[in-house]
Amino acid sequence: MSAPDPSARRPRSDAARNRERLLTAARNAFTAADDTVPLETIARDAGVGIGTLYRHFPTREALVEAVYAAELDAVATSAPALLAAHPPEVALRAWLDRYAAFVDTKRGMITTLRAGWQSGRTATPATRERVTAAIAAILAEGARTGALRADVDPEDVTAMLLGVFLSTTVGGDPERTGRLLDLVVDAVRPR
Amino acid sequence: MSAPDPSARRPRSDAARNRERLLTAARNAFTAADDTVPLETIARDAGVGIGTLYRHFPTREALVEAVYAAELDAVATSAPALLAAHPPEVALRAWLDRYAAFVDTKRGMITTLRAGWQSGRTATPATRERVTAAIAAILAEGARTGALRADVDPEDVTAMLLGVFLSTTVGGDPERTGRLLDLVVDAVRPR
DNA sequence: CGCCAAGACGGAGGCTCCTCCGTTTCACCA
DNA sequence: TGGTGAAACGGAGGAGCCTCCGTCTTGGCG
Repeated sequence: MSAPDPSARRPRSDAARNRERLLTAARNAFTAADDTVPLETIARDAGVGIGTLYRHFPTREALVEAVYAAELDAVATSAPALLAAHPPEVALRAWLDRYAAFVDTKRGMITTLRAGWQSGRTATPATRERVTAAIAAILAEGARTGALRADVDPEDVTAMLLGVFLSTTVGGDPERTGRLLDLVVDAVRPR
Repeated sequence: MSAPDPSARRPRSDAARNRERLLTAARNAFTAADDTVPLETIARDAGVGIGTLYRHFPTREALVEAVYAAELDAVATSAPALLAAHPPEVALRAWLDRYAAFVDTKRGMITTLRAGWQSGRTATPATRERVTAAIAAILAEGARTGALRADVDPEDVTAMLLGVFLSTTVGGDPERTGRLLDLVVDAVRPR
């Protein structure tokens, strides 16, 4: 899964340092203001050139994703615990709520991620794979117990979630988000 | 619905003419190439200044929407005919396919429309309202006959569709689109 | 027919994005 | 320890977006 490639060259120390600086500066910038801060500002705050920023993070989305990777990872890996504590269909809904809550606290992030997907320029990044893996785990358990359909592709669920969050986080209607997540669960329950 | 405001001033002739020119130029540009053509190019082709383009169509999405309004309207208004010919749940699926087919032929457009709908920045409501109205009609008939759930907000379905198209038109996987539309139908059928 | 105000025109300018490439630095090896 | 080339650095520059405002056109009225 995260097996380190032994043949990979260790990154140069200055590269690693600058990468950290950029992440820190970006985190501050995104926290303080919107995520619309000019990238050049972030680069300057980090004490590097704009070219360096772009080499480390080819797109704005890549930077945003890296900034929130740790947090999002925590959400994704919470699935097993939920599965252990609840039946699959309940765990699914709980996990969706948890995911929604995370997304809700990162509105700025969503604005940017949206832009990335629209242009389709960055094909499904690492983050999305983590999310899909979490969903896959829940679906598999649900299929085993018969609580969830066995014929649903986890990627398809991820795609639906994308739409749910993209449609709702802007208007900011929590009720609608809840209803849509209910619909998603309904769609993956056997009939 | 489309009641013309009688107090509205008739637009100046040059304004009307330029608006038409812009639409024509935009249609040509979008047909020939992607919808990423610079707006300045469209303005030049239309023989007007960039300022004029922006006055008529404040955002790129507004322009794209105007270009395809007629076609999309035809899709939206096809719902009653489908309802007359099929039971509601079949009509819904058929209409979704029709909608998907339209979207598929306008990939360039979708890239931009997504941006507009999602960002909610312009709230370009006209098109979306038409779509929602079509869905509402189908849902209402389905609720009457009991073939579809009565407790689903048409807006919610629109939101899900948005996600479906958003996630699939980029990758370009027709199979997935079909599966997702199936899921949407499943979600709105009574259990 | 000539005047005039409402409103349309258009393009320069400020801003950000992202690329490109000459220069500089690091890490490994002899 | 010194040499070397792979890799990183940085910022100038080209391109598109959108705004702003001075100029020009239109069409109604006297």
